[in-house]
Amino acid sequence: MKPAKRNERITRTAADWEREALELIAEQGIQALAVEPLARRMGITKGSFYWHFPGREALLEQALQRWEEHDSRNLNKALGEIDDPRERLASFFRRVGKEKLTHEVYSELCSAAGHPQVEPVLERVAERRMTHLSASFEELGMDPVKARYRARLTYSVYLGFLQLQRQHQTPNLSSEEFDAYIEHVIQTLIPPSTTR
Amino acid sequence: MKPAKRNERITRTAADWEREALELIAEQGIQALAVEPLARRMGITKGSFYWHFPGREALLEQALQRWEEHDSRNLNKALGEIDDPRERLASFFRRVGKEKLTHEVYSELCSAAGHPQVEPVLERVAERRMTHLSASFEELGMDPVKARYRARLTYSVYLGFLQLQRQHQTPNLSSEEFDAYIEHVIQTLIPPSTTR
DNA sequence: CGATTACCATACGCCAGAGTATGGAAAAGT
DNA sequence: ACTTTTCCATACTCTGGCGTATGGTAATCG
Repeated sequence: MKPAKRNERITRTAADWEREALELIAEQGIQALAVEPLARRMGITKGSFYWHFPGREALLEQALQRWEEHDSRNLNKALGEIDDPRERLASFFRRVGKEKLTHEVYSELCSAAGHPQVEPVLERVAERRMTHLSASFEELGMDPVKARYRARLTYSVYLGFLQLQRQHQTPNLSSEEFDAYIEHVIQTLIPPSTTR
Repeated sequence: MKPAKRNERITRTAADWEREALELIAEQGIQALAVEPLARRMGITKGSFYWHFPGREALLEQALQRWEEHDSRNLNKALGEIDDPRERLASFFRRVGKEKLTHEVYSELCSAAGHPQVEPVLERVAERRMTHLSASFEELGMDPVKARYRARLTYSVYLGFLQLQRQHQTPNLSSEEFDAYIEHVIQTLIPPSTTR
């Protein structure tokens, strides 16, 4: 009986490092992503790290790529699941509470705009999401230009919400006041059935 | 003729350090605010700095306080100048292009939410501004609760705009497309004369 | 005019994290 | 069984910024 798979190794893979890196980013931001602290946190030494990665930059690069792909899949899934564009837009806001880690990472990445490795990721992600929003608004009968504006506006609201959240100036995510606020946002940004 | 004022000293004051600190923050963010680099930038050594300040923390504290006071005055001035609440709200967005340095500092501070010294400043500033917005919406006939929600929403848009700006995903501030977008934002967020 | 004060330069010690070098142990190949 | 790989620990060096200590110089005071 030869175990084709390697026996239970208590050994870390590059992917492990990337995942832990993302968790650390979610918790403490990107400037806290340092090799030695991360290693300590994993109960290991940096000797391991430099075997898997050439350096800190590479880790960040890989972690960001991993995150972006994950986020991209999430978006497409959400796109396919809901047919009614109005409902799809509404879900855009309601989902903020879900996908905790992904949103936290994104929030921290936003704080690091200007970082050369983060910048392009942020641009692509925002572009994808806004295109998604824009398409939904068009489905609701808006002309393309207006839909594009409204998408940018809507996405700004989302970004601003993340910011207020970081400042602890947002009502508790599972309170009724939060729900009331979300309702207000939806009614303000999403046009009623009569497209006028 | 004894010059009552001290002769032209080429000497720096604490205020000079604070101003330079704010400029550096505006350009490179708060994590770039380090004593030695700042001194180099001022063509001087840190020997001077530690004469005026006990340490880096104190400089940041003073600089933040200076900025907050300046911002507070700005707000009240804008509040007093315009009578029509609708026009006042509209100016809120149009002013983003003006007061360059102040906005850039704020933008960077937002990136540093979570920093113990920055956090309380951000909270106070946001609170002040949102109260301001809320009052304007009430003047337009909204009930207090709705006005408060709309104020938060409006402020989120502002914050999101700053974020998109940092990501270079906003149309050029002095282009016609920018004006068109601002117009869209205003029309979406500011209710028409009939308050319904 | 000598002494004091205000302001700054120079030269230190300290610490944290990046990256390197090397050795060691367990697993896998042969 | 013995050699190679794989993975990690340990022990360096190096860099950059913080804070301190001390001394110097020009202005101002008495």
